[in-house]
Amino acid sequence: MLTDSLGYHICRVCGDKASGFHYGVFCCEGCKGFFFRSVRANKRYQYCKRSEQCLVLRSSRNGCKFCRMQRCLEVGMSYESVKMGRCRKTDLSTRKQMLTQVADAQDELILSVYSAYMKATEQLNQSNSNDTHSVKVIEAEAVEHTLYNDYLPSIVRFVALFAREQPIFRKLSTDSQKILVKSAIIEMVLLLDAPNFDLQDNVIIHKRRGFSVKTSCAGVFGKLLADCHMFFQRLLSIGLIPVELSLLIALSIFSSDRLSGQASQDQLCMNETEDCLLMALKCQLLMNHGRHINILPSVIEVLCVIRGLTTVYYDELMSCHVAGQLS
Amino acid sequence: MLTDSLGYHICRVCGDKASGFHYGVFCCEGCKGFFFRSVRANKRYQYCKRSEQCLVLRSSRNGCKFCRMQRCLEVGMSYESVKMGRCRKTDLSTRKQMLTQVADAQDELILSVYSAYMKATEQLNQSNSNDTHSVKVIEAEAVEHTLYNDYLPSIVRFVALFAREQPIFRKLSTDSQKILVKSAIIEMVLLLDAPNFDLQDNVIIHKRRGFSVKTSCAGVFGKLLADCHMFFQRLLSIGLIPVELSLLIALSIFSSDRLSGQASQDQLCMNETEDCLLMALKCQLLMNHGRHINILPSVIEVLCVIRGLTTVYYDELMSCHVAGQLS
DNA sequence: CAATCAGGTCACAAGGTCAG
DNA sequence: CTGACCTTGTGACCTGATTG
Ligand SMILES: [Zn+2]
Ligand SMILES: [Zn+2]
Ligand SMILES: [Zn+2]
Ligand SMILES: [Zn+2]
Repeated sequence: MLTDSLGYHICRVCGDKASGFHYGVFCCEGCKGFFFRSVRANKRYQYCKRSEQCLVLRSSRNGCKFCRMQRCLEVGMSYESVKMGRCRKTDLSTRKQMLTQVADAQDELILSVYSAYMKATEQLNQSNSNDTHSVKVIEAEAVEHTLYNDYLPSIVRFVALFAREQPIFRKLSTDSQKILVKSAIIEMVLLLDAPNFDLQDNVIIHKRRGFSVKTSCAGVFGKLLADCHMFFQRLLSIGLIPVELSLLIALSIFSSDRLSGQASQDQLCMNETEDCLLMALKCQLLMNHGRHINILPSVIEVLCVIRGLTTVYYDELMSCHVAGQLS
Repeated sequence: MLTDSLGYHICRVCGDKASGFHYGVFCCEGCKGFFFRSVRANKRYQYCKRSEQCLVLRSSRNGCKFCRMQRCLEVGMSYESVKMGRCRKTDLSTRKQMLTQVADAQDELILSVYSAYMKATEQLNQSNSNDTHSVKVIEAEAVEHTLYNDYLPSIVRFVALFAREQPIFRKLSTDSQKILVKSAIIEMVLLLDAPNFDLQDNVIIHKRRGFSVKTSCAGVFGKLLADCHMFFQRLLSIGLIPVELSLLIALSIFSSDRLSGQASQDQLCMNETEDCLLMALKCQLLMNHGRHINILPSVIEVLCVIRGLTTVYYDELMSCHVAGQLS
């Protein structure tokens, strides 16, 4: 059943509390009304200011009619599916108020994380496309140069930009901030570039940047990527959508256990943030992957795997990486 | 509910009649439009001539965009926190006209009282800082000298300056004016210096002027301050903001019952002023302390307590005080 | 019956309008 | 630029039809 942690149905369109099964999906009164009005008036919402990428959440659902309608159709609302059978509610007597304050705060968090992800991704794509024209370099030395002077710094910039967009991150001490950014480099490579790395005949190719790494001779990085090939397949098979990936990235960066030497205030702060992020991710996964209810464990497993890989390769990678390049 | 005495919602930003719940707070059409335009145009109001302290009232709200925007944000207006559709429970059927004339007059009164308070406070702080360097005097006689020749006269100057700034006060007979100023001395000590008096080991210390008074031997004043320690705590716990304190001070000074022997014209005039001040204070308390609706009774109680203390100590204090120092 | 949902209702808010 | 007024929705409740 598509229920949130409190046991209530949530709207597949916006994540608000669902009032029942309307036009073929569980949704809230708002989305029900919106869909009904749109269909009846035969509305065509043609324009979206943000390239049809708006997140549709309780607090943002009225921001873009186009994306709201798109989302309605995506999750399967249809005027014809009205005749489909009714749905019995399992739970009926307990009619508690859902904590809208919590919901609002969660919306805010998701929106903030997602917009930071979009911003940082845009910047990253620019540096990707800048390098697209460069010839493929196979020689070990040139590859190392590309890796340590182009590729990894661009990842670090991504992490730094993404993190700094989160108010909670800016509240941490400078030391804590640096630790979190540096520690997340490997995990970002794995999460961000899973679709871009390809393995062919023991050579790992980055499709968009046009560099290749021989698994046998490219040092730490070659070993790491060789290890990860299976991981990439698994991650991609989950089929996370951008919002979910952005939350996963945030969870990976904002890790309280990396601040064990820092102020306990920072640790507590991160701990709380982790909790909120996990709740938000859970809620999003429920909304977006109703059919496969067991998706959260897979995502948690992904987190564990990349943490493990970081533990194994971090020190070795850092010793190669010029520390001064960290901004 | 944030309603004024007539049962209407008031604008949390400027105190005008609120037209509804906009961008997360009850506010008027003007503030709604102002906030909307500011956010949409991404305006940054950088400069305020009056050190960012402007009172934002119906009649003054267009005087300083910076402070109006600041106030909007202070009371929690947010472009993201829009909540559409019908409200869950609210019912306000009684809809009458609010008397804008009354509102205008009230604004004028508040602005006048507040600016007089700021002016008089500034003068008082100067005399405070002049004395800060002086050594602490513990001997009873020297304390008495400080009290009666420095401290109380500065309070009298405060009251006189504050009162003379009010047009209504200048219309009173000279006798009435003198009575009001003299009668308010004790109340001013209590209202103005509540944050400055500290009790330690039966010694009362004035933090900013640097004199101390032994509760056991400093005559009337010592007894008075010893009595007031609890009162100070209570007053401070209410957390009045400067505008509110200025209105409370005005209410304390402009008391019609002190003019019982004077011209009935003066009495009527003060009576009306008291009414207006009380309405204005009530309105301000509603605007500024929405969460604690029971704040007005506490403030009224404060007024009663200081009147009571004046009754008890006034004659005794006056017999010590050299009458000639009254200007 | 009670439970459920399509469709209606209408108080209410966002954002536009335009004289002042 | 301001704000009273207006237009265009929005969504918490209602209503009545349908189902077991
Ligand atoms: Zn919804
Ligand atoms: Zn959109
Ligand atoms: Zn206002
Ligand atoms: Zn100002």
